[in-house]
Amino acid sequence: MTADQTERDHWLDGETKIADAPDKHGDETHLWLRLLTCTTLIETEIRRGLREEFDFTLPRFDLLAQLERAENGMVLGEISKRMMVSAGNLTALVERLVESGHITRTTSPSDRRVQIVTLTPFGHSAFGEMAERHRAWLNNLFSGVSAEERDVLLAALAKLKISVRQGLAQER
Amino acid sequence: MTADQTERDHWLDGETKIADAPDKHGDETHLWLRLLTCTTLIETEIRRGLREEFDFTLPRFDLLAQLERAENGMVLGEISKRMMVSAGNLTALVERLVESGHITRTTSPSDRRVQIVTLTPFGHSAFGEMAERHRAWLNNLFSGVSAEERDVLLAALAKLKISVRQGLAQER
DNA sequence: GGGAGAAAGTCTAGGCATAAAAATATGCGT
DNA sequence: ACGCATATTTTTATGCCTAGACTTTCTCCC
Repeated sequence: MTADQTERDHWLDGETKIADAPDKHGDETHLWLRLLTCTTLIETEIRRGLREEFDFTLPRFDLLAQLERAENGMVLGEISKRMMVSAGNLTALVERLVESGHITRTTSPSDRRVQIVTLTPFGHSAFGEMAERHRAWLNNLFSGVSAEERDVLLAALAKLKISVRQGLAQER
Repeated sequence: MTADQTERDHWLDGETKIADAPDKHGDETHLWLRLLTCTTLIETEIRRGLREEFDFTLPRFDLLAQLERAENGMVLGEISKRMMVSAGNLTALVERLVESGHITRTTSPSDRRVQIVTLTPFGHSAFGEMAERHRAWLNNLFSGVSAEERDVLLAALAKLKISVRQGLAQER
């Protein structure tokens, strides 16, 4: 039992880095590490689920999620912006998804620099199944947080996001 | 000006994925994407700073941060747990840090399976410089969030972390 | 039209990350 | 002492990711 637990419980907390530090009021580092820990724990679990249940990766899933919401396909550059990854990264990712039959890629007739990527019917249905499980996983992971607390979190993160974007913008 | 802005502002929001979706009360997916967006924005900025100012990577920095807090070095497995990365990953990471002179690695005399990694004086001072800038970057990115809001966030994330760990534990 | 420059994407080199299997070392029960 | 399970790390096979250089294509201005 204990041996089984260590399998998935084997990670200590990333926060342990500074957990012993004095809990200073307004310590950004502490807050950042806690944020990072939460995100990493959730993300790792989702990656694991996708891999074990669907033999799929998170970047692939994210790309399908983008296309799912675009009626007539998407341009590569647009995908890059929305997924927050470099364009160079997408070349291989798209290539593999084309090979596996989830998407198609065509050169735009009006501008031959542009590559248009669209979901195939197979890709659409595959995404549907995965998205359903994805929601269930999140539901489970968030089940210990009440709806009110979620709203608090959502609002607090909204403020943080604005703050971060301002910080990034100012830097120039 | 606009051209300059797009350089660092070029990312749309990852959240845009579902931003148009009905703002259902208690939508875990929405909350998750917002969490992920905040983390990604901050993490990307930190990676950029480390690379541009110190020609360093975040995993390297994180590893030094672990060692900084361990008086007599750390065992590889312990580092793996604390950094939440696989052991196989560390082999190359440690190798490069040894080459660059930031750390040393020795085999434990009492158990020759075990590798003990310690910070060199150079590694210690290098980390100090980077950590100072690291704090400054976070300070900037969080500057739009008041101390009270930070406390709210810290507490909400604490609850989330517990929820996530429970969800992971139950799953068996 | 023709060329400068911008835009879209690809290519290359390098680093980070995992899982799964293998190598090495320890240690315990008998 | 022997053998087998266990613990620690490395190796191997893949995939993700970035930056920076490069190619192709388009646009705009002359």
